[in-house]
Amino acid sequence: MVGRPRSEESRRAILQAALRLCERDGYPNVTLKAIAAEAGTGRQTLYRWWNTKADVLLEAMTAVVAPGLPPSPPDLGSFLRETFALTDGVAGRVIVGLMAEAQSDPDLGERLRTRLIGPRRAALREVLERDSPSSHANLDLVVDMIFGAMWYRLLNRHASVDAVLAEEITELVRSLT
Amino acid sequence: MVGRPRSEESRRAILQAALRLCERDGYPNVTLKAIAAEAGTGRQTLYRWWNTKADVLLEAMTAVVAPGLPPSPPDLGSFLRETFALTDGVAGRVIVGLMAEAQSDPDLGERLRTRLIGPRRAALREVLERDSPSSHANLDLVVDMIFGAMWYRLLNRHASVDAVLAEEITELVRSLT
DNA sequence: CACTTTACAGGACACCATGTCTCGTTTTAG
DNA sequence: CTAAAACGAGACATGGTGTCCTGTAAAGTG
Repeated sequence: MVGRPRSEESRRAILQAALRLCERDGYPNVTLKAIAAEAGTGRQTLYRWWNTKADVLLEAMTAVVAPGLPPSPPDLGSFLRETFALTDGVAGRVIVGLMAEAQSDPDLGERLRTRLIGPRRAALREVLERDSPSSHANLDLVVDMIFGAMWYRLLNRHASVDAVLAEEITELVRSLT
Repeated sequence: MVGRPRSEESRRAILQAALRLCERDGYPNVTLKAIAAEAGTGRQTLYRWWNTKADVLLEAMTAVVAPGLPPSPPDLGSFLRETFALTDGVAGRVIVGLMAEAQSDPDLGERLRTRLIGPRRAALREVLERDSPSSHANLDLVVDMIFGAMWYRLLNRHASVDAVLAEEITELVRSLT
């Protein structure tokens, strides 16, 4: 291996600049040009390590969201409250933007599923299994309906995703067992 | 009122061309240029009556989806089967594209809610009220979870939206009452 | 029948983000 | 010292957007 090594400083500057711009202008209005300018790097440096702005934000989000998964799952209410709290602020705007962009970029959709959505689904399933082991309900369907309600509200914006929703869902799921 | 009247022929040609291109190239790859070319109209004619391609497709979809609402709601299973069947083919691709684009266009989101999503929500709520009148469950929450699961699957593409899903949801909702 | 008004098809135009390329410079390993 | 790879900076072609202009067509009004 020869040659100049990748600049860790530029990498961090780019990821932070991307998040900062998403917070200020909203995900859809962020451009790769602006990210490079904000981070003080050349545009080629961006294109060398990432392909699209979605790539950059996906990596930035993984760093933000990934540690949010505790090893031993708490009860359903706590899990939902914590997950829903993540959708508040920049993280929510970014992940909604990523999901929207994934509709025109199948590769991004694939990475979104494996890196962000899939792990959360698995975690919720674990919580449900532990919380109601005797239930004969279709767990995958329950997962779809819980996270479905969350995504539906995030995208359609007809209601908020907050602790109230977490509580209502928890009550409804209890009545299933 | 003077002057040449709006050409109904051009209007229909544009809406049909838009749907045809969505079917052939997918919603995200359709451009206003291509719609005008496919319809054989000038681009100014497009911009005179619509602002964006989302506007065109929203009008085209309204014509397709709106008559799908029967006056007297059937049972939950039938309603879900019919609704889910609509998401198959072009209509599904278009409405998913519209929802994705609405994330970067609040005005489009507003029209999407009032013209497509809202009426469907109201219809499902009616079906649920008639189907399980004695239930004390939070009906709006149940609506969110049912259509949430549908949208979640349409957008995240981890499972299909079909008659099987309709059946599973119907069974689960029955166990709530 | 003129005359006015508006829509029409077609095309030219500036604008902006994208993605590729080039330049000269900097930092590593051998 | 030399080769290799990354760096900041910026030029460039491409393609979609939205506006503007041209000449023509279709309606009403006097």
